[in-house]
Amino acid sequence: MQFSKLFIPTLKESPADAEVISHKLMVRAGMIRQLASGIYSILPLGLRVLRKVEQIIREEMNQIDGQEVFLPSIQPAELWIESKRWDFYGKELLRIKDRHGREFCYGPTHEEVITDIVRKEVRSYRQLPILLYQIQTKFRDEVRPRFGIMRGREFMMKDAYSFHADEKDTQHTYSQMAEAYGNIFKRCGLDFKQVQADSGTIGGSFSHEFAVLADSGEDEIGFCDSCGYASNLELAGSKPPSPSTPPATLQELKEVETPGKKSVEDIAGFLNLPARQIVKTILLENENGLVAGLVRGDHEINTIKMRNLIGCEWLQAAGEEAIAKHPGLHCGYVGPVGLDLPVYADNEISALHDFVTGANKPSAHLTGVQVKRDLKIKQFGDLRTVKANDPCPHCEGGRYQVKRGIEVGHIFILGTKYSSAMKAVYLDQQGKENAMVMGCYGIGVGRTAAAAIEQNHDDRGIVWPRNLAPFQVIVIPVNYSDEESKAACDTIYDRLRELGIETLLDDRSDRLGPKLKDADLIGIPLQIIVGPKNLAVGQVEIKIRKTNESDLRPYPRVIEDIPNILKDL
RNA sequence: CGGGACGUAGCGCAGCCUGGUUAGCGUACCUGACUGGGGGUCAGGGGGUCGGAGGUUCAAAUCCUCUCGUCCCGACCA
Repeated sequence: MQFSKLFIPTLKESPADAEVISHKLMVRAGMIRQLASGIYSILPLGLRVLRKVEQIIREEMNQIDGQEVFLPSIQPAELWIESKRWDFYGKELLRIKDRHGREFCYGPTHEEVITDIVRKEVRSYRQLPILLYQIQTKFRDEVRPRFGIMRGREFMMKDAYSFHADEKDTQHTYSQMAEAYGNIFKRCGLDFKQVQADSGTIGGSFSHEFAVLADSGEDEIGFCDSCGYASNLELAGSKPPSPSTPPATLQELKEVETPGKKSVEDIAGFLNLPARQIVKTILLENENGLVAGLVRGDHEINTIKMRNLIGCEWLQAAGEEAIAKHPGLHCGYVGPVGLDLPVYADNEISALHDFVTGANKPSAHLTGVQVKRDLKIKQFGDLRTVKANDPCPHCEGGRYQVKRGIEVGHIFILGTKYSSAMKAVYLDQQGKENAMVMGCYGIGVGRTAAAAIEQNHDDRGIVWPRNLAPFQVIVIPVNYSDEESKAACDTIYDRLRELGIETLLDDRSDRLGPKLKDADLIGIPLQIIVGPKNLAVGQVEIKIRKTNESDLRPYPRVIEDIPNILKDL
């Protein structure tokens, strides 16, 4: 393409409303423009990059026998009512009505639609498994969209769904999918980790997330520096405590006055004890009412782990209202002794002796508390969020590291959640009817491109990984009105295109400076700079965007070397 | 949903507190000339319902009320 004919509105300055680097650079490089909060237009240069990501995804999906489909973005409410998600999905689901007043939603995901298709067409185990995918625009009415295309409301997503006769076959596809995802993100030039994850509102039993490591990421990833275990921090397992030997004599339960000492820090300071000798009692609320969670004072409770332990639908910090309704709860002085609520305790609590808790009366705490003697624990479990340097639960001596990550892909084994609700069944060899077992697998296309920028940029702009670059080569004449320069540029440009290399020719009448700035900004991996002085001695300059290294090569011989130079980038 | 900030030319901003010529700066844009190896120089030029509505006032970008939009922090969330 000739630069003068391409719509690439680059900007010198960053837009005022952009915060993260990928957002700033995508706007500056003329890839995207905002239309409304979380809604973006994709401009030619941006689309070229998204298409690259899509193509890589298609190739890897087809490789594992995925078949591409294209499903409607507007979906009737009935399907969502059937899966129970019309209510459950909440405000994030954009609901719309047609002229007859019939209810629809703009699809945030497509489990319902795909399950509806498959249940209508598939009858026999002989037709299974089946793996379908699409690349399509989704809409989720996020509370707070942010970071440009990284967390938009409308966004491009690859979603795949698989249907199986049994769990084992599902797992087979799941691991193939995990491998395909690995290939995709590798080909996109990303530094990522496959981590264990919670399955959230999608439901299901088993799930991994593909996280691109970057400081701007919204997820926290815990991974072991020794055995390679990696998990979203919301799920990362902690090592159970080694059994502790109790002191020879256990303290008696004793009430102490602690007026105004509500936080762990206050009490630790007041009683001159380490925070680990204090037990926090956290009040939470689920569909069945209030529950209490116990963690050590130096730990943080993890509501996702606790929700999974209890096996409830949802779990969140108890509201003031719910607390007020329950007599005997005093904020800052709540404790498990004699507490008339289901109490769940973190494993670490079992190793404690002589600890401190709230006394369930204003301005008082209890010391000398013992688990066995004083507490009624409904269930012990892993309830705390791990921290950097905590021991790894899966190996000896390994320690957790914690880094931030961008979730670019997520794979789930759904089980029969949707197939049961929507009666997607097949007949097995015995002629018996069974619910199909499902998996679902998503990749944020735009988010992947944005993540690539987060990991590949410098102070001059984007440094595209070769496979995502909108063009591989940009030919930059110092002065395109110089006839010999023009002739050389045109020759290089034509020949590279014959070689199948996507090439951009900067035929604009600007001086060299702005052209170089733009080339750096939009991140084309290889720049060929053609000027009269070098050309007079039969040379052109080859410059690598990433390293900023340049050297002079003989013209026109260099043209035939370009494919090899590109291979090494 | 709670807290905070902002809205003035395509983009980035000043002016507002303390109301008063024709609303300004940088950049981008148009014309011409020069220039030609990292956003060049000179000259001339076009572009604004000061987010919107209402109010106060002789007079509102500026003060007041409402409203819409956008961003940030938190909660929430693939």
